[in-house]
Amino acid sequence: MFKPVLIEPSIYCQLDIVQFKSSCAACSLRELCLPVGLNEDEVKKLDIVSQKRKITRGGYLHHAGAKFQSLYAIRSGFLKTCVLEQDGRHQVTGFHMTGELLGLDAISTDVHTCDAIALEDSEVCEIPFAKLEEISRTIPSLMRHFHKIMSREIVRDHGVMLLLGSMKAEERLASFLLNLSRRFHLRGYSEYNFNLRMTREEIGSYLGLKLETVSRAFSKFQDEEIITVDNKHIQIKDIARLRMKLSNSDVS
Amino acid sequence: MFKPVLIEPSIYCQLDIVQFKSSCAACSLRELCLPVGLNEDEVKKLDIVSQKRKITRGGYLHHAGAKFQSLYAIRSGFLKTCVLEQDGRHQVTGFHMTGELLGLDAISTDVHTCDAIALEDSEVCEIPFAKLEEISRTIPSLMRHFHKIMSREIVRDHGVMLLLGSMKAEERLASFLLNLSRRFHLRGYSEYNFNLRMTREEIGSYLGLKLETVSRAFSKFQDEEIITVDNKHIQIKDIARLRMKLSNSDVS
DNA sequence: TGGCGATTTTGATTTTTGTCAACTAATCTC
DNA sequence: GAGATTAGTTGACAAAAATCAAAATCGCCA
Repeated sequence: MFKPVLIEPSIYCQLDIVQFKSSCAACSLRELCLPVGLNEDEVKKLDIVSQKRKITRGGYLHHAGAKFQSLYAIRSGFLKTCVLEQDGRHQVTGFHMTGELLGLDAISTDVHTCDAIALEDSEVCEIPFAKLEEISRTIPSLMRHFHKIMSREIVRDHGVMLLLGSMKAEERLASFLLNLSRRFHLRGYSEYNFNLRMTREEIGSYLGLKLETVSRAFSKFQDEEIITVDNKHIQIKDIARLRMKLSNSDVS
Repeated sequence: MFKPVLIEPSIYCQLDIVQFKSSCAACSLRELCLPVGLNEDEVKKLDIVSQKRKITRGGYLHHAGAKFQSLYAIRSGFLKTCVLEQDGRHQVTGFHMTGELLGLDAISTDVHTCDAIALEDSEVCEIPFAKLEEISRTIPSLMRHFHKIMSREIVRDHGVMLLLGSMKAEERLASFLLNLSRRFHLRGYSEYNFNLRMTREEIGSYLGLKLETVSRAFSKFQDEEIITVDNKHIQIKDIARLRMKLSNSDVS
């Protein structure tokens, strides 16, 4: 049912998970939040402070403005994060899946700066941040690992800024689909067939486009026989040409 | 000449500098990179590992792709960071001034992911990252402080994503000018009169606009008597209306 | 299972921004 | 300091995306 799969740490999006265990009985950091290179004792230290939490579809993992206590490692499911401005402006800042770490933005001011909402029933490990900092003092590799995760989020955000600042609608959608494809593949799912968990509006919000523009771009790709779209189900028929959508446009 | 000024730590962009010292003889972390709440001994530990470095206008602090060794705390001057894609796409990801910390993106892969280029003659403190991690293990407040700085960069990036994803050209420029104004003010300079260090093209790159669009937006603001533009010199004549440019537009 | 609200698609039109071009102003170099 | 180069402004036009509108489809829940 759930196939174990080896994951390249270097390109894995958040926590460097080396291997998913097939036994899913208990929520332990060993299974899901296991940073590379910790020994049994070290894992136990982390394990003991973390707590499992379930969020049903549509539910909030945390609200913007809420007091920050914990980071959340996604054990299963799919979530979005949204920033909100006082003027009603809002935007999806990310879609997050198994193995990724949420809440990093809140460290800055001890207040969450975004909503985190489950797009399907999800499960997370709640990691009290104060404890994590404390433990990481005694485990240099854990501290190093945590710094890399934060840095990776910064790099990811710069990539999104590049997308929003310099790509056309079709390029943005191509980039989005390729990113999802890669991330599903890393988790042992098909890179060519997957179901979107979010609406066209949410995709649009993330990509800085209106939902109609997203819909039209999907239709265009389908007409060009690059993908098949059946509502939320996507099949990538020609990943090479999807990649070309990105590189093709000559940018000054 | 150089007026000391009290800075609110909570809104200060990068390092929580409490006070600029008026003596600028030596580059020490005590003066410029002093995190809040460290005692003399603690500051010394950091001080000893940092090194001063000057970059002349147009020079590189680091190149994308270069091996990561150190973070850089800006002591004086003004720099930009640019991400580059293999397809030639590139974008300014930030403008950085005194007290801010550069290089956080490179922790992730031990390679710099962006160019950092001086827009005026600048001086930085080079802080070897391995040393910083080592020292921060023994000084919890330093570690905590460093985590807040990284987190703040993530929050800043989310703000830019919101700007790029949901604002019109004039709103973007208004947001940009208000941001610069606030940051100059925090450093003891006028919030209403300042010189831009970057070209229209660089502003456009950062805001996801073409230089002509930036130029037109400047002219529009000037016509509306919100600002005065004299090439690189900006005077904000009506900051309230500049703020309205942001909040005015009703967003769904 | 049937109906209703939410989501998606598609078309027509408008708005916004980009592109190209010409000109002016500033800055750099020798 | 003169000429060359770079930067900035403005206009006319084209392209991209947003907006408005209508119809089709999906999925939730009673």
